[in-house]
Amino acid sequence: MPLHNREIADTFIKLANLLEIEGANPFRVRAYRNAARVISSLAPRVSDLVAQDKDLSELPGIGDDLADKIRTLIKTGELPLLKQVEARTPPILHELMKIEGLGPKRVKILYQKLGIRHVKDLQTAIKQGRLKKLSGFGEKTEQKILSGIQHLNQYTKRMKLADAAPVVDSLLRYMRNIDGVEQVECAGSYRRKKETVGDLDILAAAKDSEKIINAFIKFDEIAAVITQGTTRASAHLHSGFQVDLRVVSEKSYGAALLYFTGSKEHNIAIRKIAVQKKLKLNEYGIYRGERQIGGRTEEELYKQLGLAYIEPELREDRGEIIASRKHRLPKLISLKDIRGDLHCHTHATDGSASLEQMAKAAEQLGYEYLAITDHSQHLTVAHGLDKKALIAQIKKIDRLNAKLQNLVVLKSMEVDILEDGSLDMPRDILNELDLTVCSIHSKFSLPQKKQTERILKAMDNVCFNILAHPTGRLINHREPYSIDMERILHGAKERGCILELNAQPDRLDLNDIHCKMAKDIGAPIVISTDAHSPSQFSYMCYGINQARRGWLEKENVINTRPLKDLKKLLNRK
DNA sequence: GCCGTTTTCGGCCCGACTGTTTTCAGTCG
Repeated sequence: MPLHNREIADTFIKLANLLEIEGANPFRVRAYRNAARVISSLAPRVSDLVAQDKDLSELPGIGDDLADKIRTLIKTGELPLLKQVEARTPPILHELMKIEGLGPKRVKILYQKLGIRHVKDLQTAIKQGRLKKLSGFGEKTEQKILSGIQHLNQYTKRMKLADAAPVVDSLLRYMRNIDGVEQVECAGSYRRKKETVGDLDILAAAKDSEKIINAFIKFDEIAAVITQGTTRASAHLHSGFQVDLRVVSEKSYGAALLYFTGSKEHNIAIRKIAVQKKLKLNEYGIYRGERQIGGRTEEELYKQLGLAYIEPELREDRGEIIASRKHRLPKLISLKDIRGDLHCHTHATDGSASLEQMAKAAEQLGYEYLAITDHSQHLTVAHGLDKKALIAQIKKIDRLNAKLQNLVVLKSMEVDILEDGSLDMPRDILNELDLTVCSIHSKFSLPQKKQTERILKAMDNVCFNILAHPTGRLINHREPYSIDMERILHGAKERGCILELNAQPDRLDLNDIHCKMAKDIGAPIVISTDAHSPSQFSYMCYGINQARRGWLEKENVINTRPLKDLKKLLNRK
């Protein structure tokens, strides 16, 4: 079984943690962390690159040494250096570093002085009062570690973006009502519209920062205040989120917004540019010597660095800085570009509303077209339609279309792709449809080659138009099934098939990296909500977020086209 | 360990908060 990029990255993170505990050169430690980040956000699998004999040292942050280590790890499943380190330092210690308040230095002291290896040892030591006897450890530190242990699982999981949205809304409403707040917004991965967010970074501009901090900690959603200073504070909310608030003056607001929006990698990269230009960039502004030459807005900061403005969704250090310098940034798609939805369900299968209700809701959104895509018979849990039921629905749609003024309802179906790659509905009836949306709902654990070929064979059927939720993953719930995405994308392009970006907040499938890959290969995308009720049409914005993170422009997405053009794209015969 | 429009050696982003200190180390983002 070839190693996943995630597993390679985890190995390097573990190595970095253990080396840090041993007190290794911090820049060497950073190099391993960087490598882990590069590998985990890489679209192709590193094991495939190795199999193809590609030069890994061309990857940013990977030199000859790391390239060699990666090859060894993939070929043997082991890393000799990690083995050596583990012989000196118990590997379990790297688990202790996950506790809030514990870093490499303290973990090392706990291990050397008290022999602590596990969370349990730590709890016992605290109970016996052995911890606060150590030099450098006191009452407060002990309490912080105890609460860190309690929160170990509670606050470590990243939350879905859609779950954060209402929390952020109420937080921002509260902040805007505080007297003296001039500007406020949520920065961090929330502003970058990442599919999941860790904590919420709130940034405010005000003259008297302390007054704002004091008002903030009275917010009634706050469960516990973690830290409180004169310009920043952080707290746990009852909803499970951690909030970090930072208050700056207006002349620093843009610089602080840039800094707190991140990503960390993007920040490091642009600060390097500042250094090259003999400037200093921090969260207060950009400086030539002692003199501040910008910082009020993000736009002026990018300009000072010789860069075009970079949208938050692109700030991941995945090529946006070079594109910005060359004025080749994409003109990202936006919600208003969307003309229709090509995936939704009615109560004929597992939806909760009628055909008419769904059509009416789509019409109210100003859509030109809506495809009704109820499930096929193989998906019995959703009461999939058989041939007879589909014919009845087709007739019903014809009657409805005769009455509709501004919307065209397209006849379609979400057809199961069976294990052998055939479609769960005979050709003669599929020919009656305007389009088909095809998807996998069974046999998730086939080996990668088989799963890939299953999909490619299904695409050989000229009735196949759209591959829905291409990897089947459910965020925080189910891993994607194993497919060769590059092969699928090339296969789709060659055959005139389209890949869906499913906008359900727990799917967002394709992910951002795959969207960019599709764009680079030239495979078309459709953004669909898979709505099971009229209100779920509003999920389109989450699909748009993901598309923007994947560098997609209006031209890359087929449901930005007028119906006439769309129909041409859907006709493979 | 990586990297180069000053450099193949000598740098590597930068600052706030906390606790336990007598001036700063550790942690975090």
